[in-house]
Formats: sequence, C-alpha cells, structure tokens
Amino acid sequence: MIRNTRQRTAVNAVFEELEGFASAQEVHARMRAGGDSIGLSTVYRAVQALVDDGELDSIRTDSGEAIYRRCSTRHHHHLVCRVCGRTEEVEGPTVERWADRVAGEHGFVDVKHTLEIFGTCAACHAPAEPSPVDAPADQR
Amino acid sequence: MIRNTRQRTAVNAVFEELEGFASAQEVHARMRAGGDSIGLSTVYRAVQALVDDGELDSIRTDSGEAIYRRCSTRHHHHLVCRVCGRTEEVEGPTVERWADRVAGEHGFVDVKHTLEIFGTCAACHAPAEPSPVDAPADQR
DNA sequence: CGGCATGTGAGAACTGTTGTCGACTGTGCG
DNA sequence: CGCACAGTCGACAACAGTTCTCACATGCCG
Ligand SMILES: [Mn+2]
Ligand SMILES: [Mn+2]
Ligand SMILES: [Zn+2]
Ligand SMILES: [Zn+2]
Repeated sequence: MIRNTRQRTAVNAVFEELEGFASAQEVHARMRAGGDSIGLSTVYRAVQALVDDGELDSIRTDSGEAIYRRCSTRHHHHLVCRVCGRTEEVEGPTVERWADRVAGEHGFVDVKHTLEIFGTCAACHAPAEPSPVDAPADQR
Repeated sequence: MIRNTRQRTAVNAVFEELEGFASAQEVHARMRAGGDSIGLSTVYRAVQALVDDGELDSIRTDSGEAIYRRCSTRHHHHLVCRVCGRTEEVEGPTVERWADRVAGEHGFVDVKHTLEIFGTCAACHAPAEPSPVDAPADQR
C-alpha cells in the first residue's frame, strides 16, 4: 500500500515548478534551501517511484548522473540547449517509423529506442556572448 | 608525445577480437584472465584515449556504466540485442534530417544527437526460450 | 485511539571512475 | 649504443552518485 507522506508530496511539488531537468541531488539541495527537511535517500526513493509511475522522465548526463523531469505521458524526445539547459519536447512519426523499420529489417522484435537532441538555443547564440554568468556547468 | 606501450597495444587488441560492447572493467578482467598484467587506471586511460581518437564508440548502460566498442568512423547508431548483446551498426539519412530539421524549427544551432535502438534479435526470440545460460546480465 | 505495515533518514557501503605519486620505460639525441 | 627525461604505469586513495541498513517515526485502517 502506497502511503501519502509530507516528503513525497514535496518532491512532487518541486517538479511542478521546475523548468527542465534536475538531478536527485539538486532536488534535495533545493528542498533543503527552501526549508523542507528531507533525507537524500528519501529523495532518491521518491523520484524512483515517480519514474515507475510514469510521472517523471529520466535521462543520463554525459557524466553519468541521472536527471529527471515531469513529462507528458505520450512518447516523445528532448531537444536540450547545452548552454542554458532549456528543454523542448519534440516528437514525430518519421523517426519512430524509421527506428522500427530498421530494427525490423535486422530481425529484431520488441523494439524501443532512446533519442536526445542537443544544440544551442536561439537565446544562447544570438547576442555576442550572452552573459555566461548564470549558465549551468555541464551539458544538459 | 604519444608513446607505444605494451599496455596500450594490448587494450587495442582486446577490442579487435571483441563482438559488441565491453566496459573498462570487463576489458581489465578479460586481460588479467588472459595473463596480461595491467592496471585498471591504465585501462581507463587507454579506452579514453581511443575514444578521443575516434577509434572507439562509447555509450552508457541503463545503470550508468560506460561501455565501448570499436567502430567505423562514419556517423551511425546502434541496434543492440538486449538478450545476447549482439550489435548492429545502422544509419540513415531519414533520422539525421529529421533531427536537424526539428532542432532548426526551434531555433537551435550546432545540433548533435544520440540515438540507440534496443530489441530482441532473431536468434534470441526464435526458439522457445533460447538457453539463457550464456546470456549476459543486464541490458546492453 | 491503537496496531502495525510502510516510510524515513543518518550514516555506512558500494560502484564506477578519476587523481596521486613514486617507480619505470619508450624515444630521440649525442 | 647509452643517457636523459617526458610520457606512462599501477597500487592505492579519493570521489561522485547511488543504494542499503536499521532504529525510529508516522500514515492509515479498523
Ligand atoms: Mn521516439
Ligand atoms: Mn544520427
Ligand atoms: Zn539556451
Ligand atoms: Zn540476441
């Protein structure tokens, strides 16, 4: 039986007000900074539960860290700005059909795929060097 | 100045005779089992150098482990059997164009993407439960 | 209200990876 | 050849992210 706790509600709330992705550790830090007391293990358990529920999407940073984001439930992919972290959800039957067809041609069944697109968004490449002050550290 | 050492030669050789992906730790274990003495750090340094050289491709397991494979140099993606680990290199202009177009429509520049396809290969789903004896542990 | 299954969290433990540093060794030069 | 020394090695420590442990707390059903 899954129980309603202050902590789980709060983790959920963090992803409500969040643009883009956040790691479990970032969620933990943000909650603590905001005055919510919560253990790191609990954050990990909560995001894992939300992923299992299909409420969060999870991808992996180049460095291997898992990052999470509230997502629409339909199948889609991400277009991520490597400077500011802005994320667009994108979808298209073209690539879906291509992946399935190519796998089928090789005799594969039960096919899934992962696809992420990285680039620099309009805001981040337009001005001559936009203030890099608030740019997050690594590629998201 | 880059130097030729027994260790680097040996790591390179491992990927020559290897089907599919292997992690740095697997390479290390395999070498030790085969009588080659080598340090784990050296294996990590060697595979990293090979990746930088463009001689190895690197992707990440669901569990976050980095795995490597000798690759052709042109841009392509992987179709990986989640049972036996067999890997096909696939490519297609369709998906390349789709990714670039979709990114362009959102104003993104300097676009790259990652794409991996997972499935069960013909050999692994044909017989009623193919001997799971020699199946590697986790999804590759 | 109990009662107790479920959840929490501080800390330990684990995993994959990178850094440190004294010892070693290809390589170019004399 | 042999010497010098920058590049390399590897045992080990250190890290980062994540999971486990277990004593304690707390939702939830009756
Ligand atoms: Mn898709
Ligand atoms: Mn491609
Ligand atoms: Zn941006
Ligand atoms: Zn297979």
